Formats: sequence, C-alpha cells, structure tokens
Amino acid sequence: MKRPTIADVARRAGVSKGAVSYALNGQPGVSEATRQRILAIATEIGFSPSSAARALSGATANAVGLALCRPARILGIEPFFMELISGVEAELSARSYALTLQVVADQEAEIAVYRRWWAERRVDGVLVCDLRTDDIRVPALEELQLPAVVIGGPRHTGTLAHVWSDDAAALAEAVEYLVALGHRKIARIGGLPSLLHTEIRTDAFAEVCGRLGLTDAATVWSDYTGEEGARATRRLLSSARRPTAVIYDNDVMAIAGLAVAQEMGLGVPTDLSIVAWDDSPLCQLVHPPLTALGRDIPAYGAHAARQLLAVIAGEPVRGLQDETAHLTPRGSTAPPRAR
Amino acid sequence: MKRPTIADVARRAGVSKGAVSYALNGQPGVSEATRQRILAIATEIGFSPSSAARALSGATANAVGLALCRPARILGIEPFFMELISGVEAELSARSYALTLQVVADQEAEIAVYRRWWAERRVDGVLVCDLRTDDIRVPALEELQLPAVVIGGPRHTGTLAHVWSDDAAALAEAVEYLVALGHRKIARIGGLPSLLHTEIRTDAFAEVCGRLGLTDAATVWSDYTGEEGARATRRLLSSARRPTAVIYDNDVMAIAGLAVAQEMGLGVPTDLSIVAWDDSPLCQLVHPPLTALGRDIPAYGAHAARQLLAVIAGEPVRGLQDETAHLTPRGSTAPPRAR
DNA sequence: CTGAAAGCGCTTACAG
DNA sequence: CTGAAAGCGCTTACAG
Repeated sequence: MKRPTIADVARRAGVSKGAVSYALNGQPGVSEATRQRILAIATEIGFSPSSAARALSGATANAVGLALCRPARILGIEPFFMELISGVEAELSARSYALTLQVVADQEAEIAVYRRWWAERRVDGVLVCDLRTDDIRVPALEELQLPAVVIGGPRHTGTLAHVWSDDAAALAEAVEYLVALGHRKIARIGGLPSLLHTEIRTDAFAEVCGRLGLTDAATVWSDYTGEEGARATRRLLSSARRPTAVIYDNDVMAIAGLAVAQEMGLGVPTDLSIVAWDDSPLCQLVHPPLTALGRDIPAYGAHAARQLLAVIAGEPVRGLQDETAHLTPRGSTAPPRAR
Repeated sequence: MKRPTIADVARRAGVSKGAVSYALNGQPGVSEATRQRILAIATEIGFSPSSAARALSGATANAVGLALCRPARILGIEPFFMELISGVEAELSARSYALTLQVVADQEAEIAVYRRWWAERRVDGVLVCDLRTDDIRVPALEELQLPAVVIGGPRHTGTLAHVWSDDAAALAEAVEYLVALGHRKIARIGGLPSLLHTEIRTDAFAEVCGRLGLTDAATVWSDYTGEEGARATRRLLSSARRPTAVIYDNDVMAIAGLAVAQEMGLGVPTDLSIVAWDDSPLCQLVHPPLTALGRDIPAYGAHAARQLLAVIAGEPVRGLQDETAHLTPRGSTAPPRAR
C-alpha cells in the first residue's frame, strides 16, 4: 500500500516523468490525447503530487500562514476570528492552498514565527491581524520580504498590501441614527486602545459627536472581554450623567452590557439603547436582540486571501477597500424615555 | 537576501552538509565542539532547515490536519471549536508541528481532503471531530492507514485512537442537581441527533430520569444554532406541561433559551431553571449567568494532539479518557416556584 | 511533441 | 569522528 509517485504514473502510461508533470500541470509539451490518458491513470491509481517535492523544486509551499495573537478564551468567544478564518480558508482551498495556523503570545513571538516559516519555506505568505498604530511586525515583514497582506489599515501598513473597511463612516451612521432617535448622551465602550481600528473609531466618534453638538459623548476603553465590557458599563450607568445610549466595539461587550443593564434594573431599550459592533449571530441570541453594525466577515477574509495570492504571484497590489459595515436596527434601540 | 541553506552553514563551518544535519538534529556523528560551532553559525545566519526538503527526505510532513465540517456561521459562534483549536495548536507548536486547517461541506468532501492530504504527504496525521454513530470517515481512514485520532467516542471509533469524556456521568450530575433542587419536570434540548455524543447524552438522560422516577422527562432535538434552540424552547414553554428546568446541549442554545424565557415573561430562575452544556465565557455574559457543565476544552485539544503525535511516532495508542465535565451552579438555577 | 538529466535542500546509510 | 554520495519526488530547461 505505498502511496503512488509520479514514476508509477509514468511507468503505467509508458511515458517519462517529465511528460506526466507537464500533463498534470496543464503545461504544453504533451499531446492532448496523451494528457488525457495520463490524467486518467493518475486518477485511477489515486496519485496526487507530493507537496514537499513540489515545494522543493518549485520553490513554492502552496501554503499561507496566519498567526493569532490572542489567548484561547478570547479567540473562542469572538465569532469574528472563526468567521474570518472560514472565509480565508474557503478562498485558499479553492486555489489548492493550505492554511497554516499558529497561536502566539505577543508580537515578538509572532515575528519569530514569521521568520521561521519563511526560512523553512513553510508558507508563501502571511495574513496579519490586529494592526497597531506602532506595529513592529510591519517593518519586520518588509525586511524579511515575506509576502504579506494586512487585514486592517489603511494607515500604518507601510509598503504592505492591505484590506480595510471604513469604520469611521460606519460609526458615524450609528451615532447619527441614535441622534435621530433623540439621544443626546451617547457613550462608546471601545476595544484595546493600542489597536489602529480602535483609534480610528475613537477619532471618528469625537468628530461626529462634535459635529452634531453632543457635549456628553465619551469613549471608555476596554479590552473586548465580557468582564471588562460589563465593568465599564456598570461605571457608565452609575455615573451622575448616565448615557441613554451606548455603542460597543464588539458583540461580546455589548451582550455583557445588556446583562449589566438588566442586573441594574434598567430596561433596554426604554432606559438604555445599545448598539453592538460586529453583527454576529450572538446579537440575535439575546432579548432584546441587539441593533448592530455588521458586514460580511467571511467575505472580508476571502478578499484578504485573494489579495495575498496576488502578492505571492508577484502582481502589483496595494490597498483594497472592503464593504463598509451597515446598521441593522433591532430591539435594543429606541427613542430615550423623557425624564 | 537569499534564504540560507544547509550548504551555507557547512561552508562557513568548514564541514560537510551531512555534519551540519547531524549537528542540528542532535544525532551522533559530530564532536560536541563541532556541534556547538555549527549551531552558533546556523543561528547567526538565521538558518532553519527547509520543511519541504526535510519532508522529502525524511518522509514526514511535520504537520497535522484538521478538517471542520460546519458552516462559517456555526463555527464562529460556538466557542468550542476555537478553544479546541487553540489547545491543539499549542501542543503541536511546542513540538514544532504545524496545524493545517480546512473547512469542508460534508463527510464525503472530508474524506476526499484526507485522501489528498495523505497522497500529497501534506500531513502526517489528522484529528477527527463530530463523530457519528455510523461514521463513514472511520473505515475510510482505516483503509488509508492515515494516522488519526478521533475526538470523541469511546464507541464507534473502529481501530482508531480516540480521546473522549464521560458525557453520561456529567449529564447525570446535572439532572441529580436539578432534582435535588426540587425539579420534577425537566426537559433537554439536544444537539444534532446524528452525532454520537448526542446519542450518548440522550440515552443517559433517559436512564437517569427513569432511575429518579421523572416521568415528564423529554429530549427535543435541535441543531446547536440559536434559532433552533429558541424555537425548541418556545415550543416547550408553550406546552401544557411546561418544564420547570431545561438542559441545553450547548451554550449557544442555552443563551437563546434564556432570551425566549425573557421574551415570554418568564423569570429565570424563578419560573424556569436553565443549565448549559459547554461552560464557555458566553455563559457568564448574560443575566442571570448560566449554570453550566464545563471542562477544559483547550486541554482536551492538547491531549488529542499529543495522542496523534504518539500514533504518528508508531506508539501503541488506543483510547484516552479525558476529564469529566463538572457542574458550576450560577444564577440560572433555583428551586422551582410552588404552583 | 517527447525523453534524458540536472537540480531543489535536506537525511542517512556507507566508506574512510 | 568525518566526508562523499545516493536518494526523496517533483519541475524545468535542454536536446532530440
């Protein structure tokens, strides 16, 4: 039961190994009749070229790397990552690329992984998540000359290709909607302040609130976990000038916020309106279902993967703007109760 | 900026390529002094052996495959999978193995992926999830002679190694706890009936309810999604003989069930007690926090990975029983209100 | 259109 | 303890 090699196919077809290679890869050099015969034999004996041998001679690994820099607990609970991975993987496997995954502790470890992957020729390129404003991975990747696509941006990506979405516009839509409902005291519970997209959202929130004359608008930072989201919410709802609406930077914190409101005896949406970012199925799991800013995350991942394959192929690629998240109103938002 | 090869190290060290290989792999054949000098040079010029070349001569891919047979929406929302993957990955990367991930549509596609991975020598073995009672992957893997570890069991695993947990005992603990609180009408909302662990839980539920004399115990099947969990809960709570407690087969359905109770004006836990399986952080995100059956899922994944590496190494490996899930009581369970 | 051959970068018997 | 060489299974110029 040895696994068949190209030599087995060649022998059965009565041709050279080179001819089999040409036939399998759709290269010129064999007649159509021979090609068909070779393909039939390959299928018959269950031959697939060894990825190692292919990588060694072709100098391409046919694999793409993704390093995730979050602890298991956080990775598990944020639907975002798994949805992103699904989309990345779908695009890659359609092009016969494998996805290699590794969880890392910090940016230094992540760079070490990139370095090793590249030296080992284990991957042809990498996808980079959670871009920071002063990201040390960007210069490291530039120096390594490892093909890479940043999922995020559009700023701070150096010379790397990237895929991004206009979070500022999405946030503005949410704030304008709340103001249209009559809210004037709107707070935002943000994600990790070191991440670029948090900064972009924070700036946008300040800008739109300023433009609309909301003087009580404030951003409180958190870390995307339910615990921190709950704590921040409790603080906000206990303050003298309690907001009538809160925008959360992810679904997990929004759900935790809803639980805090219930725990404190506040009705949602009568006493407090809630808007979640990342419209995952989680938002429709709770009562009331959450109004949310969402977009197609698997598609986002697929686009990033496609960009990366283009970079690997040597095509000129820079930034690609993905769809802007849109607001889906549900039961968690309503006009504020007159006090 | 060419990536260095073993020949570069050999040249700088003034030895043969063979000597470098022995030094790097801790084989006898070089003196300790030479070994140290070679290692220093390798580190200095940033050399890591090409995984492809290594795979080609050593006949080992140093990679393990995991195929996931769930749509993106479900994969994303169930913390279970990402936690499992984190644990698998941690164990693998500690042993310098890579994890290759692929999402597949059904069991046939999954087998095709296994066949290709094995023919391509892309992986040295695979991890198998979501075991069914009549699983066609088990005989296919046995025939392929592809090293594999089933995450599940202990029955229906054929000759394959497996890692499992005693769900029957865990379920019994939950039911006994509810009965101790005074509940007599307990329902269970199960996962996909085709999965083996659903069957095990269903049998165990019938057994323990029979033993405790609960005549109103019933299992309703669902599919792990929030929508189906909500629908099943709505049906149960609308029936004439409404249960006073419901056990859910996963966290997602339990949270959806809590929302349905709130939507129907029932108090949790006063009118309805809720127990969730899979004690993920989701359970503590809601109000009241959910009583849940939980265990260390990343550790479960790590154990499966370790078993697989043992199988790949040719060690005799069969079944490994992992920790049994234990009950963590929280605010969603209480004695039933006297009617 | 086809065949013989070199080469990718390792590992590992096999001589010295 | 060390060196020269074969071999893993492909791809791809290079002759015919």
